[in-house]
Amino acid sequence: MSLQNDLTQKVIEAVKQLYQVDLPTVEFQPTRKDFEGDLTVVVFPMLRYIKGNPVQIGTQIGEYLQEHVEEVAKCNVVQGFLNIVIEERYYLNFFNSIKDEVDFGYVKTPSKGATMVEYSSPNTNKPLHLGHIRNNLLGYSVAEILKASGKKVYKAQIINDRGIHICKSMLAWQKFGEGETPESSGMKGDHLVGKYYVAFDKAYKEQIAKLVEDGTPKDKAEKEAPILLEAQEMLRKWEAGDAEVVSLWKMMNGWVYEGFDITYKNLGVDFDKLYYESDTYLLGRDVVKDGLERGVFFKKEDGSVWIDLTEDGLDEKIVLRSDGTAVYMTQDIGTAIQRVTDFPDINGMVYTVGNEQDYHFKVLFLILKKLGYSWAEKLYHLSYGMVDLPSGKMKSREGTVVDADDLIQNMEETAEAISKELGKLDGYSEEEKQKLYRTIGLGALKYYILKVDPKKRILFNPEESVDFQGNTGPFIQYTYARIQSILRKADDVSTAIEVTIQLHEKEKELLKQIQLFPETIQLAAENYSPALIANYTYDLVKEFNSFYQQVSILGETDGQKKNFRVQLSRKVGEVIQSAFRLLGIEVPERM
RNA sequence: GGCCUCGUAGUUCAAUGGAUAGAAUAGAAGUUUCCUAAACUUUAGAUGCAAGUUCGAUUCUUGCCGAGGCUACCA
Repeated sequence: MSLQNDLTQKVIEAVKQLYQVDLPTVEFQPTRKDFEGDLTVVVFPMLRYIKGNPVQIGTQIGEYLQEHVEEVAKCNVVQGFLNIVIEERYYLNFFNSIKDEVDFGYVKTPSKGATMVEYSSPNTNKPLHLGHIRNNLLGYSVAEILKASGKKVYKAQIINDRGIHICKSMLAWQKFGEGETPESSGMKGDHLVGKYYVAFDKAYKEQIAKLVEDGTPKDKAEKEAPILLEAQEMLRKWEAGDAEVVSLWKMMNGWVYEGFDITYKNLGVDFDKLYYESDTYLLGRDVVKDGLERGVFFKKEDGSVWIDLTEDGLDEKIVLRSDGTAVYMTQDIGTAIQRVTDFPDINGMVYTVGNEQDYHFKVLFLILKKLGYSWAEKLYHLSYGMVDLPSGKMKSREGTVVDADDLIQNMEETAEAISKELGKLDGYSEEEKQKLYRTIGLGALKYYILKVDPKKRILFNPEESVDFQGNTGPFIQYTYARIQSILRKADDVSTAIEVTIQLHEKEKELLKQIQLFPETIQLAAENYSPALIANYTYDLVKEFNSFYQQVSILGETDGQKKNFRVQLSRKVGEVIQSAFRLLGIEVPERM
């Protein structure tokens, strides 16, 4: 269907005719800008099948293509590269076929089965920070990309709402809080709870210091500090269902959820399904027992249950403690199975979790495979690098974190300052302006994070603000706003474009770039990589700005050409919007 | 120690084994009586080191150097 597929067939045909050889594949790449041509066939790989001079072979294939393929205008050969010039008519026909398509590039008929994308997965003892922002943006964006590539997607979040960490906040609040609430303090709920998490740590450290001073060894002091023992006691009470502890737990978690909701709303992310660890932490034990009977696991003398993964190059891994209680792995096994029970059409899952857990997920996926679940083949750990500060790792307990809410607000303020300086917003109401600052500020932040390959770690320097110029979100948003400005002034009539008009070099480049959008979405989906979408959009926009600078759109006197340029601009705008939607970034009408 | 990631211009990022390694930013120099100058144009600057495989290596293999992570009957 696509030209490239068509040409592949023709090249194979040509080689068969010319050399009586069957070629398995043909390698194409876009022609480099320094050479004449649109598509390039790499001749070198063919030398394995055809003996001879690459230049000569390329020339002969080129001649064959010119004769037998309508769209091929001419060819030239440089070294082992056969550059093909495509007829302009082809590009204009292509444009006519897609120019009025809504959501061009998205696959609209979902394939069978669904993918669950898990992301965010916060602990409920502290507010979200920059690391969570990366997680949220990646997870949300990958979910949107998968949808656009034709998959049904469930977005899920597992909330780590139980455990020693939340007991620490609860205990500190009980001891030092004096009944403080989000209402009484005016603090966002998650920040308030986080404050007591820090307070716990402070008290804990003081107690350790005191114990050490009195002659207790440090490691012993760390285990025996009274406040830690109290927190552990509180966890035991929680597990036993102690009414008082449970109601405190509910109240404080409630505060945190209210806070999270605001942050999620500001970030523009959402979920189809929430899982709470307090509901799922007991899952998995039955599966382990069953697996034990089937010989997938084995029992050690002390009664603990393990799996031997040494044949797969990994270690032995515990899946059930000697007292029969679950470990993290047990829970994750159970939760995975629970999800498929909840959504039977799931045939794949994506876990958005930092790369520090690479090993854990490798083991988890392997165990699920060994247990024989068909969907275990299609599990993917969307592993991303940490966000580090110049001073090192962020640590909530020590307060060296870039808080998510602060950062978002900061970005908005920067956007506001720049906008005011440029002063282009006459006629906008204060409300419209505020909305715009948010769009731009978040656009800068989201693009900054998503354009980077997920697996690389990001070094974030809070001293140097995120850029608003160059390869940035606002740069792309600006281009979109400019296009909208043109469209407001033009009478865009969506008539068919004459395929005989002469294309400007920049127009042809733009058409080529637009044509790449559908395959870019597929590629991004296959690689779980929003960065590919970001880079694609940047290339498109850069090309458009160059076009905008060199070619007059509204000033064009030839009506046919003007009509084409207006419609081309509109389409570029639509692709920008579609691409940015996949990144969770909004586009403004003006800026 | 073992295992896993990552090392590309001063800085932040690109490059299905392909042509002269692309951008942005910071630096230098230009473009506004004309559709939004958050733009455009020009300029200088980089593959950690050493072997190997290949017609061809930033990409694959091995070793070394450097950064980070995992290696809990914690989650």
